[in-house]
Amino acid sequence: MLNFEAKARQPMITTPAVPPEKKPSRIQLRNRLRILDAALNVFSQHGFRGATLDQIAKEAGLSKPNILYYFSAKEEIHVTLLNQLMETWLDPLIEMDSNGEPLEEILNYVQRKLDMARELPRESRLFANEILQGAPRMTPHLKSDLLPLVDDKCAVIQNWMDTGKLAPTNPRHLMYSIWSTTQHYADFEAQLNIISTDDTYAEAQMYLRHLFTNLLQPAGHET
Amino acid sequence: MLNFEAKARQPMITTPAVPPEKKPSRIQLRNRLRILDAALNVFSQHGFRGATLDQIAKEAGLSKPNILYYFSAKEEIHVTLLNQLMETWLDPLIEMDSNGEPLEEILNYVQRKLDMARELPRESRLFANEILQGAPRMTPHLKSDLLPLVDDKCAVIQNWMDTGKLAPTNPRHLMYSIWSTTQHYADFEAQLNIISTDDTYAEAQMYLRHLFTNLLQPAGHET
DNA sequence: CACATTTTTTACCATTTGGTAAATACACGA
DNA sequence: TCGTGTATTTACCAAATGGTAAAAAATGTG
Repeated sequence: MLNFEAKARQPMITTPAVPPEKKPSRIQLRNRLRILDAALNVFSQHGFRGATLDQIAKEAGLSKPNILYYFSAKEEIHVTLLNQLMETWLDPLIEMDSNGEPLEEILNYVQRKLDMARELPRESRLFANEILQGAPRMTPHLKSDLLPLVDDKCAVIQNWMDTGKLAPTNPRHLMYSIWSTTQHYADFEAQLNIISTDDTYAEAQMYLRHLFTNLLQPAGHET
Repeated sequence: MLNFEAKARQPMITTPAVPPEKKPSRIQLRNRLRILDAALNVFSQHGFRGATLDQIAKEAGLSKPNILYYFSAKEEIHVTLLNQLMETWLDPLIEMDSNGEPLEEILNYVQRKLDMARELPRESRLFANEILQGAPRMTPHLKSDLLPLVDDKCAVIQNWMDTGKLAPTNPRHLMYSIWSTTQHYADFEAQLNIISTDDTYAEAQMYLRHLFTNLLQPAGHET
């Protein structure tokens, strides 16, 4: 028997009495990675309900029962992916430094979000799918992790505006527009492939920089 | 036997010899509407593969075989919805008038897109789901309808910029950012419900107006 | 009302789907 | 090389799923 994911997330802090989980073998590590990678492909394209274990199994090059040897259920694979996602998804915003130069901090945040869309489009679509479906498995995460982070960073931005370091606007909606414009390049890739011609990401980078600079540059600071 | 949808789309122009389709009865009209409405709920939340006929049937208050009396297959319901969607989806962009006042035309376009997100969130999510899944059933539509329209309107915008009526920027990415920022309020509603507080759409309207005005207002035209 | 047409229900069916049990094959340290 | 735990396969299963056939009910029309 296997299936260490659920227990691996138990709080080790207060209970050293928990039987020491054997560390996973090379095979376990490799196969779990394969499965998660295959599942990311399938879930990000079809959402949870539209994805099938057979599809994931085929993509991972394993049999279906073999997959269920590593993960107790389809849902556990999905949850594992969402957990992993949350760990990286908020990073770009966390890195925003309240002591940095305001406009630069925002523009760098945009840049990091755009980089994530380009480098992790499947993760972006996994997230989009989950939210589209009403965030049934992510609402707790969003409440506990995203909400306080957004509140915090919006306060920082508000402060920058109040002290004249940024042109005043709605910090929350500024954030929404950063999310939407950057994630759009990953989530709507199929559409962009049809209507776009050139190096989309290079152009996007310049355009978004321009867009948010014009919005946020305080009066009299035009370069 | 029923199922007039497929044939109703045949070109009537050149063949008046086609047997005159009986006009649908009140019951047919009502039940087809019920089914499409129920299907819109389900497809927009779960995507094509994640949706089930049983779910649609239940939501429509009809039995599954009864649904298949009006639509020959699950896919036909989906296709019908996508066809209907395309008819309204491009309207806001079509209405953009090359003879109008440039900035106003763009801002009105943004407004219409935002209105659509608020009034037709299910349609927005249906579209998002289809694109997320690689646009398997919409690619032809996008190529034949969206692509030429976008090319056309981008040329108009480019012209406005070239003649100094708008500040120069990338018209295509301008369009992407209009799409993403407005649709975001419908597609990511589940997320916004968690982190948003006030009247989101009223704030969004002001914010987006501000955002795109700052971007596009030609130099020396600040009011 | 009688009859033909339209609509709905009942009873199915084959396939797919998530998941299990148990037997088998494999890896690897003593 | 042996034995023990690990990994994989084979053979299933019950439920769900998309879909069909045909009977029954409802509707409209002369």
